[in-house]
Amino acid sequence: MAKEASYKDKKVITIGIVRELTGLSERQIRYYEERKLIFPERTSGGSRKYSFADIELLMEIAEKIEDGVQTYEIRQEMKKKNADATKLRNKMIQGQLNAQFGTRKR
Amino acid sequence: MAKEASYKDKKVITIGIVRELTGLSERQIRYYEERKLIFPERTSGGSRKYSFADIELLMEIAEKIEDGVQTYEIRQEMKKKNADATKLRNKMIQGQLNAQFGTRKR
DNA sequence: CAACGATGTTAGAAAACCTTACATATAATT
DNA sequence: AATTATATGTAAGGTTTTCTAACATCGTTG
Repeated sequence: MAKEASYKDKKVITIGIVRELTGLSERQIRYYEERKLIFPERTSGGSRKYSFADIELLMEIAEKIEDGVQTYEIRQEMKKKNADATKLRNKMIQGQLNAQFGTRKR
Repeated sequence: MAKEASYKDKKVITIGIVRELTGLSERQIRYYEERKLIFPERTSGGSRKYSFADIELLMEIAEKIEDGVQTYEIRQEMKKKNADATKLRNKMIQGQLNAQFGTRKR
């Protein structure tokens, strides 16, 4: 069930590096977390750890912000996208089950 | 010529995370650098930055060390492997050129 | 104008990292 | 056997990086 965390998804990058890679300020990066757009992990000492995927997401966020989109709206878009992906995934799983065991009506 | 640095090769991971991921001590990680087995980059402030490839290499190194191989020998193996790869690469480039422009004797 | 959104800046503290040096226990060399 | 080299731990002191919290600014929206 749990997917192998690939390089892209492993949270191993500190905020300073993220700053360099994205060109965003640390203030901005932390603020987008506060607005629930990104979810870094933490070291035992409390330092934030990001993945490459987070970095890509941050760059998308930055673009939207530049286009005048507010963090709240971005959050809504993300929620929707997640919900859609979940729905699709469930539908596919259901399809798998039906293929294996046949459809049962009602 | 320069290859696009993929996630695997980008030097973005600090030594503390490398310690966690490899199980090696920072002392060991720095020592293997001193013995020219790994080559982290540095932040402007001087902190080491490693790639996922470095981490995999470190784990291979750790295995060999456990098997009693010395860093010096590991270094020699690496040199040889690099030399071989370079030779092969050059041979392939030569092949490409011959295919395009024909072989010229002497 | 008041409230909110987004970002900068500052301050002080804690965590992470750096180098250098000394200690130790094996292992290799002479 | 004595010496040298390898591999690692640990300590000290210093610098860099990160953290949170607070206050400031400036633009937008109600």
